[in-house]
Amino acid sequence: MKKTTDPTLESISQQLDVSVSTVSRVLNGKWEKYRISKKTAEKILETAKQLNYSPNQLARGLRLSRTNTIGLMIPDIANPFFAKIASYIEKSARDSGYSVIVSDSEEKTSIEKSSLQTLTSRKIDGIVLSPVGEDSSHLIQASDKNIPIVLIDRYFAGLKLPYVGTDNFKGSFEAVNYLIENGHKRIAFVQGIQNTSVNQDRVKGYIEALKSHNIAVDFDLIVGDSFGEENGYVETKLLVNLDNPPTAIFAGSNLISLGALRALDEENLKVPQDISIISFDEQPYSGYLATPMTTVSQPSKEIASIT
Amino acid sequence: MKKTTDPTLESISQQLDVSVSTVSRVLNGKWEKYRISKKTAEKILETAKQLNYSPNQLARGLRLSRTNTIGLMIPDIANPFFAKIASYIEKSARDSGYSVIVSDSEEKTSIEKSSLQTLTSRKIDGIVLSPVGEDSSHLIQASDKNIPIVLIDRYFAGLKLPYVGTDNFKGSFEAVNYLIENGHKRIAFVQGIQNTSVNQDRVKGYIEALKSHNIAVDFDLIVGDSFGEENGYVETKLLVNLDNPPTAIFAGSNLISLGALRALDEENLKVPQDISIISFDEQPYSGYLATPMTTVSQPSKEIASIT
DNA sequence: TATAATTGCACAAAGGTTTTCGCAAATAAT
DNA sequence: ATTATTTGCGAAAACCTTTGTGCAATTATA
Repeated sequence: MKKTTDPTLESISQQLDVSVSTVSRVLNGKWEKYRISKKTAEKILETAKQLNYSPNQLARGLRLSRTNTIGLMIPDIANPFFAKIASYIEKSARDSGYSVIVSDSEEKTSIEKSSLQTLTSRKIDGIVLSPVGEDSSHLIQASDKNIPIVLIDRYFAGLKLPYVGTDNFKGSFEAVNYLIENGHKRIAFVQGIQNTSVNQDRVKGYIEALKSHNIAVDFDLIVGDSFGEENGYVETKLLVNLDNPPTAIFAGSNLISLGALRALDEENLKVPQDISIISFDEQPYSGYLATPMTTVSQPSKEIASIT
Repeated sequence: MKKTTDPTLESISQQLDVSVSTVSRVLNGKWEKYRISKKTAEKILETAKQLNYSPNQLARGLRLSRTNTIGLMIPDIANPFFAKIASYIEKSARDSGYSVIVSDSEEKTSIEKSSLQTLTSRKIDGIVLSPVGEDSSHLIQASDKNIPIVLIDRYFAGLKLPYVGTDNFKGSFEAVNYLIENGHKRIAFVQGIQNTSVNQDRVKGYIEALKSHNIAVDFDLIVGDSFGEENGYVETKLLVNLDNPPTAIFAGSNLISLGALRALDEENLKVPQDISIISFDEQPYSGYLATPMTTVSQPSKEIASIT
């Protein structure tokens, strides 16, 4: 086993008989500012390259109180929508010299809280998160500690934190409008997690669209409580078996729509002959789905480019 | 703006008039070993909780040369297969008190190399990666520095690093076997990136299956060079327009198969009436696809639980 | 009562950086 | 030949932890 201790400023300084400070300054490109001679500078640069030196980021972060690291907290990495967002964020972070610590909150506030703790104790420079619940006390606390937080996809009504996401109200409004203009009057909305801003805005858009066409809102047609596939499946099953079933279904997310499709298939209902369906979120593989489906797409690329 | 400097061992020690070392020992549960009195210990624990103390992980890591952080390098976070893997890895890491720094290598060795640099300079405790190219020198170098590396999904023939993944040879062999037993003789293989172990093993499995049935291998039917959708599309287009087109297509990945489906649809070829298709990788939404498709699924959950 | 053992904690070093301040030597000005 | 400038760099503190060692005060033993 090779006794490979990786090189430090000191090893370089000893090898060249200069001081650690000098090495540091040269390696940080500040040799002009501190009047290090070109000769010394070159010596240092050379042996640094030769030893393959790379600064210990822990020590650096400790001294600088800046780690070039951001935290990314999302409710579900495996969800294509968030995976795509993660991908964009990681890339733009990397391009700016930042690393990304990801944390999946699994839609649980408890995990979100504890992960926030670990992130702050790791002295990250900022956080990008899509919050899960209705409790935002921990976010306020972190924000008070001067940790920049930017909300993504979901936000809190009362909280003045920078937010980036789609206009869910508008998207929803237009989707439902579309259905109405195609003759639908009984439109169900299978919603996601109820206490998320995303969902609330979508519900509002749904209701507003109905109202603007003077269609009475039937609250029995607003169902569901999760962005997952299972929710779409279960609620659709229930909906189509109502005495007075809807003629169209508005799915509150891509996964919900997939569940809905599965249910419709089982019930032998054809889209769009027997029932219509429209979905929020861009459908990752919409082109390949058995059922043609209109979607409200979210510009995840733009959402993610906040650097 | 509140002057909120977050609490350190020293702030606690000053507030209670004890030494920093004592505070540290108590907070690390070593007060018995160092004979700190129960009374002092309780005082310390209490004010620590009250101040919401949480240790600076940079300083801790520096002192301990252990960061409770692992690096995860994958070729494409947005790819459902890797997203799922990332999700599992993050979860099991979190459950064991580890954080995960992710890095998307975009199938480029150059990015893989530089990201490896940043990871090691951040003093991560280990790396999980799915290598992209054929160059493994940087991995050897890192391994020599005593950084544990575990390969996932892809590996290097000559490298003795722990590896976890599916038996691609076997999966491929069985898939092709299945097609042959269903009467196919001209079977095309749309492969992924050629210099990945994954792909090479799958090609071998394909060839071996043909040979075992005494079917001559037509190398014109082994096409493609990427795991992406576009590759599946383009190559399928070319394949079906051959003078002597294949009767079945074996897609080397989930995305490839999607591309193939798109091409077949455009060409007005029905599956399975006009042509058969089978695919590697579990299809994220296979249940919802227009075209029923057999797949060779990979146990990504098991693959990921290596902690 | 004098010595031995135990209890309870404090000092200081180490880990690798960055940066303020300052000092010696070389060169320029008078 | 002094004094003033400039050049080139070094010492040391600070960032916050963890831990080996040591030392005083208390209690036990003889």
